[in-house]
Amino acid sequence: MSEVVTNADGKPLSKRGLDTRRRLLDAAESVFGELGYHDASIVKLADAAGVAAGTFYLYFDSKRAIFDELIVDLNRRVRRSMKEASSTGTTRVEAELRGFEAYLRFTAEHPVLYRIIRQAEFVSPEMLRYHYEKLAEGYIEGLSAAADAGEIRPLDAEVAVYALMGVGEMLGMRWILWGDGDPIPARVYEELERLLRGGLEPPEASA
Amino acid sequence: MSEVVTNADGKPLSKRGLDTRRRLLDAAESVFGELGYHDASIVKLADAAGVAAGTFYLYFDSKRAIFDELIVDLNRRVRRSMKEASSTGTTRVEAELRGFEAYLRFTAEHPVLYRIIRQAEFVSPEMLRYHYEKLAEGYIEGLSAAADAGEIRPLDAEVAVYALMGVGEMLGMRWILWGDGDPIPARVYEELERLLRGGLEPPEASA
Amino acid sequence: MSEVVTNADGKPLSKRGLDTRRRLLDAAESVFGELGYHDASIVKLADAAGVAAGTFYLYFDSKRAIFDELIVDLNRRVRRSMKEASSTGTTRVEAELRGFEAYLRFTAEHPVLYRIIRQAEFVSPEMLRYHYEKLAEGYIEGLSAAADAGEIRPLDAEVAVYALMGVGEMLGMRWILWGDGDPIPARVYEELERLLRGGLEPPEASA
Amino acid sequence: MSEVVTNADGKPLSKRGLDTRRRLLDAAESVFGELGYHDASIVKLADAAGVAAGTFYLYFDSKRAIFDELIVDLNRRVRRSMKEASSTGTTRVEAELRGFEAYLRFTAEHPVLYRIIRQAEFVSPEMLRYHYEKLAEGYIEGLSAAADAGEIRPLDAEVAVYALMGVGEMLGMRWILWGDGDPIPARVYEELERLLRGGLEPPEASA
DNA sequence: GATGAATGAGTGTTCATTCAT
DNA sequence: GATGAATGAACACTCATTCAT
Repeated sequence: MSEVVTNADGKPLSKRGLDTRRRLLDAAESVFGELGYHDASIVKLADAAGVAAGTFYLYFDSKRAIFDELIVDLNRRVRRSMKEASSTGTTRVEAELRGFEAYLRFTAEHPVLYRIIRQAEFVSPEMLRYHYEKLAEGYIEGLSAAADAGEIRPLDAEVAVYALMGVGEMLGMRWILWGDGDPIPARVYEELERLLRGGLEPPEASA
Repeated sequence: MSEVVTNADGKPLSKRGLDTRRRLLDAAESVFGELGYHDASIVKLADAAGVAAGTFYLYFDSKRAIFDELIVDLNRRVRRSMKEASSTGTTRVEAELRGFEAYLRFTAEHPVLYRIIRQAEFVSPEMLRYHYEKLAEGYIEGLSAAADAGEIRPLDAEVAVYALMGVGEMLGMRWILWGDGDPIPARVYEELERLLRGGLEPPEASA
Repeated sequence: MSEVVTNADGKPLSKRGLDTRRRLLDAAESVFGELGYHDASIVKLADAAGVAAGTFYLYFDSKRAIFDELIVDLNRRVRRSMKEASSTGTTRVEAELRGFEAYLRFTAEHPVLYRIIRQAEFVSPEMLRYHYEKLAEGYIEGLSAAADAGEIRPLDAEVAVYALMGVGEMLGMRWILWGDGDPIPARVYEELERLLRGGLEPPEASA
Repeated sequence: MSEVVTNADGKPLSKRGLDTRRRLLDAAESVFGELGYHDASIVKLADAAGVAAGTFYLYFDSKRAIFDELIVDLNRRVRRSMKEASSTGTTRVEAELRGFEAYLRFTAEHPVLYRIIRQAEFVSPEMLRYHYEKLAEGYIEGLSAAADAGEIRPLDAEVAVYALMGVGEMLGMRWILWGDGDPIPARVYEELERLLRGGLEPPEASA
């Protein structure tokens, strides 16, 4: 189950090395998040991780490599968050809503995810795609299952999922990134719930 | 009505100058769109416009300045497209749907809008905000009016609008940018319509 | 007696042209004086003279050319000032002292002379030399005559003159350029007079 | 006593770094001296020091910074020379004359000092002032002490010192910079001594 | 493993000069 | 005579990456 983490040469890492690598990734999260990919220099990354510039290259092949790795890392973490939240839902629809909330919460706590993923467009387009496809995967399964069970209306799950992710992104940008640290106002969640329920509920819900 | 277009010193432009300026903006659209802000050098921009590097600075103060200008320009054009499309709708809801389609069409034809706007996050955050707020403005008015007229359910128009814009963005990314030039499949429009109608239709629609 | 002033092609100038040329030289005095040679662009010179950049080249061959011309111009003017002041002295020694004062006064009113001449070291070394040699000429004559007449002690006039010019330069720098616009304090003139009288008076002055 | 020498980030230097830094300063002396500030590019400086362009910025923040540093360096060295020479004088007046000669000798060997300091007017005016004020300091003390001891006449030491520095500058320019490498002719020293002795000697010298 | 000095290609920007109008 | 748009070479400075210690 557990992946073996290697250094830039493909050799497995010692405990100390693992720690340094983790520190570099954490530094990358904060430095990329604050400055963006282009203004984040290797020296700044290394400084933030408390190592010398040369050390960086013992763990990552290039600036681009740590960027990609960071996306994988954040992607894994956001999906884990969503899965955990999802599992507390009592119905499939509840589960989806919980997952959606978890996504918003995660990005509220890790705005870097928003900020960084946008840059991937030119820095690392495959990773941009990786991120959204990976996110979509779980979602699509969930929505399809819910539809099959008649808990929501029949739908084209892929389209619906990308639409939902778009909603999450934009609300996150508007009320988290532009929100000066304020929590998301209740009216946002309320309107969001109306939109989703209306958009997804099964036709005979009224019956 | 007509704004006076000026050079980098604020002086009004001659016809020749106007032309050069327009060529630079067009070049910026294609070069920024293809390479992104950071890999687009002034020389590449100037080359694409068929002028020398120095000429660039007769029309724009900086690389950043033409980026901002390009966003204003694209933003103006997408809104004009949407307004024109909107005006062909017979009901308010139709008008909104037409506007939405126009947005997708515009970005299909000017993928640079997607690609560039994402970079604004770090290059020019005010312009990122400017773009979405300006887009949202018209939308919010339209949705509010439709709600007041009872054509759609009562809603928090701002939240709904950002949600809709998010949907547009993400579908655009998924089926236009990642679509290798294929047109958006019909199923996308169909699912989209179901989502929107379900999410927005008035409560007595069933009555 | 009167020189014919020509444009950059060597053709004599019309009245209008003469005026433009003069305005450019005056602009050069103030712009070079304020910004120095390197930060003074042709456009700034032309702007200050109220003409277009291209017009500059109708009157001067190059930036360097107007710099040289400006030195000739200032040099002529400072020497005229000194000569006029000199002629009011009743003895040869008085005449020299008056000339010296006129020099300080001129540079107080035209600090550009100081500021510009220093730049000539690399911009136009011949003109640096021209300026000081031309200044020295008159001085040397005066001092030699005074020495021959026994009004001052016998001396190597050239050495003495360069020493005197150095004194003038440095006092000018210290009390005019660094003086925030205050007039030169009396103690400076007093000490200066003691130095000069002591340094130059004839040995048997006491006899 | 010993200052810690730091790189551009303020960190102390290793031995290797110290050496590189020194080589850059030496290169600056010769390149600035030969070409002047404006024609001396960073690449030329770095080439002359035998390092790559980027290396320059490990040691100095900017072109301006190394210019300032060079002035501090030369200023320190010329003052050290003068102090050593001064200490060989048997009387205070002798000491001053020796110091003066040392100054001329130093600039004969380091014409860059003359040439560079002139550029400071626009490149780094504070450093221009720093240089002359620092030079003046020691001089003023020496002259004041000599006057107090009755070895020279009472005087306004500051005025006298700036006058003397001016003499040194101008004679240096005339007979060193314009002298094609010839040593300063004896007549210059002779006349100089007459001027100084006459200008400074105490009133009762005749008694 | 870790360091940090060194590299050198790359980029935004300026500006003296030219020339078509 | 005058204009000012266009040119393109030049330059200060940055930074991902390498490698000797």
